[in-house]
Amino acid sequence: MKPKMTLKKIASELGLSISTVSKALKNNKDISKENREKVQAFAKYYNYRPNSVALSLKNRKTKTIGVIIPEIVHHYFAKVISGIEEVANSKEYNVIIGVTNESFNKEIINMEMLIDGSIDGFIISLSKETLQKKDYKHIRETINQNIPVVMFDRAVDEIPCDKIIIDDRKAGRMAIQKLIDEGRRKILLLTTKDYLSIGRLRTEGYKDALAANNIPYHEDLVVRIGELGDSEEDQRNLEQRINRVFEMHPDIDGIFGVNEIYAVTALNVARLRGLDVPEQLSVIGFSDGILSKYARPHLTTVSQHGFHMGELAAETLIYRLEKMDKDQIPPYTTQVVKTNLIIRDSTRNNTSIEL
Amino acid sequence: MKPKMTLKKIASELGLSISTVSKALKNNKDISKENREKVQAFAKYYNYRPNSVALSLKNRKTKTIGVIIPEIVHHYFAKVISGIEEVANSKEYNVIIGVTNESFNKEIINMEMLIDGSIDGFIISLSKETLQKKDYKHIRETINQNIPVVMFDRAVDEIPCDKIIIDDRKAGRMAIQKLIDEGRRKILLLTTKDYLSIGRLRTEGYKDALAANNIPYHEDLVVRIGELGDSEEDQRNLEQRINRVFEMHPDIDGIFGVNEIYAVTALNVARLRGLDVPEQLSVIGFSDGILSKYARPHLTTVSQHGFHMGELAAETLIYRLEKMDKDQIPPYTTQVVKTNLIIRDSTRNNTSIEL
DNA sequence: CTGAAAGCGCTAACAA
DNA sequence: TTGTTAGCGCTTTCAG
Repeated sequence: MKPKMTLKKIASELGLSISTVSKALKNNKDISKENREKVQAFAKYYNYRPNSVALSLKNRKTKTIGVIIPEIVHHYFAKVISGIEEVANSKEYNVIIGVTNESFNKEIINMEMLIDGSIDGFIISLSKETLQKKDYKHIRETINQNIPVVMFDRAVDEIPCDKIIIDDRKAGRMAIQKLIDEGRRKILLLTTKDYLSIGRLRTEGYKDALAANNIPYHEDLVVRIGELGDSEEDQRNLEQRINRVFEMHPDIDGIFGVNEIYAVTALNVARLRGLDVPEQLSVIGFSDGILSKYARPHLTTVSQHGFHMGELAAETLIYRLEKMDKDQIPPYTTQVVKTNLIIRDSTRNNTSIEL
Repeated sequence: MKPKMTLKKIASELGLSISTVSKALKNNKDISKENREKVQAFAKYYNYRPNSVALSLKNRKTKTIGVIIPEIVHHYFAKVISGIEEVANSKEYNVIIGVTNESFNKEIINMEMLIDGSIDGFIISLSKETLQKKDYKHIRETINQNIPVVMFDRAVDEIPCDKIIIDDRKAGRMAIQKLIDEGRRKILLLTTKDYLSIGRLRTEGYKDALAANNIPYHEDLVVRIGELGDSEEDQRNLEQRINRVFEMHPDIDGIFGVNEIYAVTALNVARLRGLDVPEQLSVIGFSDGILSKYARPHLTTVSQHGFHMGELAAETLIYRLEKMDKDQIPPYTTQVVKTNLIIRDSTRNNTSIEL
């Protein structure tokens, strides 16, 4: 077992002082060429690597980013993390992940655990519970402590900080417009409870599109679905609920689900009822997850570009961090990522529409 | 903006020495009750949190775990991370993630980036490329530097360390046995190239089961699939390949896919060919991913228990870490996680079999 | 050209 | 009961 090399050991081994060694390793011209070479060779041979903890302490920055997300077993969030990782890695940053499981308390605990100097900044998507409570003290305090926060996807207006979002309302509107363009008139919306802004905004988009096309809005055709667990039971409940809507309104000819699960479930229910998709019924989902690709027929979706959002979030945070190093404070930005419709087989025609 | 509190500031603010403050915060009886209370109140008020970097430097341990995985946008790995997170969090450890994208070089870079004192130990699932090259120098060196490594899922015999695996061979055998028990005789195996031990072992299990039931082995019925990208094209190629096997062998009555994608793809191909699943054909997949649940019919699978494997990996690593703290070195263990068959609708009967 | 010293924030042994 | 000191590993200023 090789013991860990340190400047001190190299110094004593070579009969030099620590500072000489430190400089030699940096190839500082102050040091004689001879000594530089000797030290560098020695260091290389023993595989010396400066201790990052010591560096962090000295530099008062850790070069690590804390990422707080509601869920990790979730295609979208996994994609986002991927994007963050990629950018972070390329800039020599590490990424620490904290998972909140949609819980307000876990969000706080996770953040507090990292706010002790472990990280330089946060990238966060707020938990559902936090959004419900509308309690953002912990975020505000973090920012007050001079730790920058970048919000993505689930961002809130109340907090001034960098944000990476998509235009959910517009995305919803365009999805519905697509259905209308296909001739659909009785469109079922499967959405979340309203405290989730993404659900609320996509619902707004739904209304917008109907209004723009003079199609009356029916409260009956909007199903607001609550927490959906992993259980078979929750799943079956959802199916039944959709089934009931179909019984009341057998002439539904379009479905928009604000996430993949809703859309795929509806797709399956419809087909079990003997409906031909996309002949009698078109279905559009949200998210670029894997379910859509493997569903039969393949599901047309509004893509979310999770990977790109992750990249942007990381770039934005690191940009701010590096500016702060030079005592500059860039203004906060809100970046809206374009969504687009990925046309697959659950809708009729074949063009990809830029939203 | 509140400036960060430190012992030093508290000390000078309160006219005490740093060490007095430090002890007072620990409620050390050495310090007068009066001062203890004063200090604690002050610290609480200013939300003092000891700087973790300084602590890490002092204690020569970071209480963070490095997790190196091939992919994060992958249900199984996401589950594993979840499990790791859960255990790590409960023991006050942080988790740093490094993604290799199945690349040998990225694996090395990722590990080197963390081996500089950033983490206390690794949990790793080797990249495909590493497995192909059979080059484990970096792992060996890590262990030699006294940084413990726990391998999961993709472990190799060549390296002595803690391992969390499943008995892939047995799992494969039992899946096939299930098909045979249903009366299936002509069973298609969709597996990976042999350098991936999981594919190879599951293939062995396939052969085992055939042999045990005196069913002749046909090389034709074993399809070894190479790298499968995210692209539509790769996907279509796979479909075509499966289709071709069906053309040669229209009487296939069972399919076992060593992962979810293979199985779901085969299921879809079979149904498009007009085969009734599970009447004419049974399909079993591997993995407890989300595709299986939403496939129609719902796919029977061998569950992998990713979450539990993550928990075990984290527990095992932390256990060793804490022992090492007391200068003890526990023997290496290999823990085999039981798999079980989750019977859904792509096979005939209805019992859950313990493997 | 080289090295001593201070300091990043904290703990702990020891002195007062 | 409190404070001084040394040290974790490193960088950097400044004196030699």
